[in-house]
Amino acid sequence: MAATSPTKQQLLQQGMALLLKNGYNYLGLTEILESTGIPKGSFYHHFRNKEDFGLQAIDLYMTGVHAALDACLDDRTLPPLRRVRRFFELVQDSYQGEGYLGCLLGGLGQELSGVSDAFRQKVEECMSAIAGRLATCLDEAVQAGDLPAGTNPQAHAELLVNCWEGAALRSRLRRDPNPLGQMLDFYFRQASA
Amino acid sequence: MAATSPTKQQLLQQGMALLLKNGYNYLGLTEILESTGIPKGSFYHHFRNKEDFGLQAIDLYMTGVHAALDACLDDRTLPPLRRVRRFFELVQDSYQGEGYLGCLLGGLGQELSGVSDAFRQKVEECMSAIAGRLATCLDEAVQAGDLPAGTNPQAHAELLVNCWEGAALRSRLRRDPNPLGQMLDFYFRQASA
DNA sequence: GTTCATAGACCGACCGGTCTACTCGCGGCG
DNA sequence: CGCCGCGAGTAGACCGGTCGGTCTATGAAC
Repeated sequence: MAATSPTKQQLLQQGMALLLKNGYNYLGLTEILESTGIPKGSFYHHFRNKEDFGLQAIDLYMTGVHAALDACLDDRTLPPLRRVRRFFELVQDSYQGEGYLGCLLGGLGQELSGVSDAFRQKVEECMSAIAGRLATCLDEAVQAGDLPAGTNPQAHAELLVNCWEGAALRSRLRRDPNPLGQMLDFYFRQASA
Repeated sequence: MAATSPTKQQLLQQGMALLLKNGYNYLGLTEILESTGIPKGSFYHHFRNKEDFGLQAIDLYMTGVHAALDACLDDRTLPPLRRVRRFFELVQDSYQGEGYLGCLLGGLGQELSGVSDAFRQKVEECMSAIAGRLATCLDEAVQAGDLPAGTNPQAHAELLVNCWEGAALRSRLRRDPNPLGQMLDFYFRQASA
């Protein structure tokens, strides 16, 4: 996993961005190659095929997500519920930087889950992992009394992730962040009541 | 609009199902043609090109959605808030019949909104139309006192649609209806409180 | 010299789209 | 009534271009 060659890293970095904008099937290898100036031989030296490449691009995407989770959920200066919200707000900021193209997991999940079990399972695992980490923080929020006593943290975490993906899609369609903010407002107003 | 030829209708019907499963770019004309037994000449007689076909498949999808909206939102035997929920439950049933492949709007919206403005606008308009119809029903719910007095019906309707799309994606990934049901449970429990 | 990586020509398959030929049903008309 | 003309629709061969993927040759590092 560690110490990847710079060529491979560059392919994945660029590929991640192109996959987000163009989707998987629309994106051709030639576009990746031309935009990086890397020849085809190098590509197939580092990746078994296009699918392998796509799956590894998701891995790279997830390292960023986990970094954001680390930054927020471990921040002891904030109450647990605020940490969760802060994570989503951080992600929202990153969406802005990309022109509101939404979430790579949602994009590839929608496009490919009917056609490729590998991608379907991968995306599901990633979303499940995110929800899992949020759930432990929501559990702390229940302990702290910031969420009602009977709350199921795991279920709420899944709910948050799922609704977030929907809001991200709408924000992609409108090229506008409002759906994201309104979804967060609704959940955190209701949850704390 | 009325009295479409049966050939065209068959192409759209089959195309709608194939688009839901395979996505737009993965789906080739040949697959549509072979699965219907209709030759290419007929296809290009009825449609300008593949994009035109896809957009008209969305139109067909929307006639079904509007029919479900008609059936639920005009049902005076139910209180307005229950009508809205019933609509989503009806849609959920139809997802089950297709093997939980989710919503065509969400699928095509995610896949194509970075690449085709025509599809992006089309999907956005469709979602907006659905939310609009739900909003008037939610407004009745406010009037009836089933939603808090200060509630913004339009905002809630958009929220519902967006979160629904997210839950539909997750249900597609998991091939399982739970995300849909849990999302509805959360909204309607919170909203009525 | 061996290994990892770069380099890009090359391949068959398939893509969306065009083109021509043919069939069929119907209205007009002597 | 028979015949014709014509447009709508059917049929599929064919096209250039691009796709993902392979192959061989070369370059750089140790």
